Amino acid sequence: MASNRDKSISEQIDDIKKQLVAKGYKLTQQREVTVRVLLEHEKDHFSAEEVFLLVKEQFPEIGLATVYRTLELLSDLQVVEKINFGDGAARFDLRSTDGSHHHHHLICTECGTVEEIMEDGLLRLEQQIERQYGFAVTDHRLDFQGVCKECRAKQALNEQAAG
Amino acid sequence: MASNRDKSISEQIDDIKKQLVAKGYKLTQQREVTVRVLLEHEKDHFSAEEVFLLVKEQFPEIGLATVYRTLELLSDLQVVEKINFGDGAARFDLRSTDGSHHHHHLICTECGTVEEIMEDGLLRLEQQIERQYGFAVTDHRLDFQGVCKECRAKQALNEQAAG
DNA sequence: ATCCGTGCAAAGTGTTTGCAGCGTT
DNA sequence: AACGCTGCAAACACTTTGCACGGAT
Repeated sequence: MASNRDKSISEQIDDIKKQLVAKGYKLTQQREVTVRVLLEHEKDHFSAEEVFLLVKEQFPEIGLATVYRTLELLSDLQVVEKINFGDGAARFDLRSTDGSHHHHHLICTECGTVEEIMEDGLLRLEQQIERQYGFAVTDHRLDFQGVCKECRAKQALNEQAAG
Repeated sequence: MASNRDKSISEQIDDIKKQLVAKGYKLTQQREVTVRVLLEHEKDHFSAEEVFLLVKEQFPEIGLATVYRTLELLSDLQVVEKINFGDGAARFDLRSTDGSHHHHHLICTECGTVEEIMEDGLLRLEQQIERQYGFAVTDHRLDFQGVCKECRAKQALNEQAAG
């Protein structure tokens, strides 16, 4: 069960290039830098604007539209996942090529941080859904809202001070 | 374990009115019609625009902004849940008052239909997250993407015809 | 008389698109 | 020469906001 995390960034870019070329697309400078930024920030969930700003540091002439187009292209190719946390802007997440990505999110309603947690066994539930509803599950998304450790600590302190 | 589904629409409106009044808000005509539309279409996931059009049938003078404001208000009061399926517009879903809402979604990537399925035991997982990450879960959201029964049937037919 | 809530239109935000120019084949 | 890709700006779609008016307390 080899994961992407084992590969170097340039190896991963190579992989993605192959996917692009296989479908008749080119890995232009702009696209490469965009992919690189995503690879270098695997743990974040950047908006298009955020990706744009980082790409601009390495490639100042790039336009926002190109970043949008690249992200959409990568989305279509299932290289990145487009997620919407409901904060007004779509966010983009690298997907591992082996399809085992499926991380879940802990979204803190106090400070807004989004933490990723690893996959667990939702497989049984997916199989049940397939049996029960005839629905062939290809992907899922599980987000938890709540209050993170740090904010809980702050809250506890405040209550102490107030009480 | 009494659910909202047992109550008549006017009873439910009454409940919501109480919640509004308790927080210093009024249940105006506009708000009532909006709530009524949501109650009458419990199973759908309407966008603000869709709600607006339906409300307009019963209350033609209403403005789109009022519907937005009402939906936001109801969201704040946790009467409705604002969901984003990533299709560009937020969608709104009644929440049951007993807090047992938590339905999940089956989103078909072929035809786009969204089906709701009932709650199941994610409680154990939530408890594990609390232990493991110190994250106090207050809510969650679980969406499955895949192909629904109907589209699978169509696909099967097409393959038969082609093969 | 006050104040919340409303309708309308304007502004705002994130995203997409039309188009002319560029680079690579 | 053809064609995909890009940058720019304009267009777009959804949502929020400013403001003056209206209705209820």
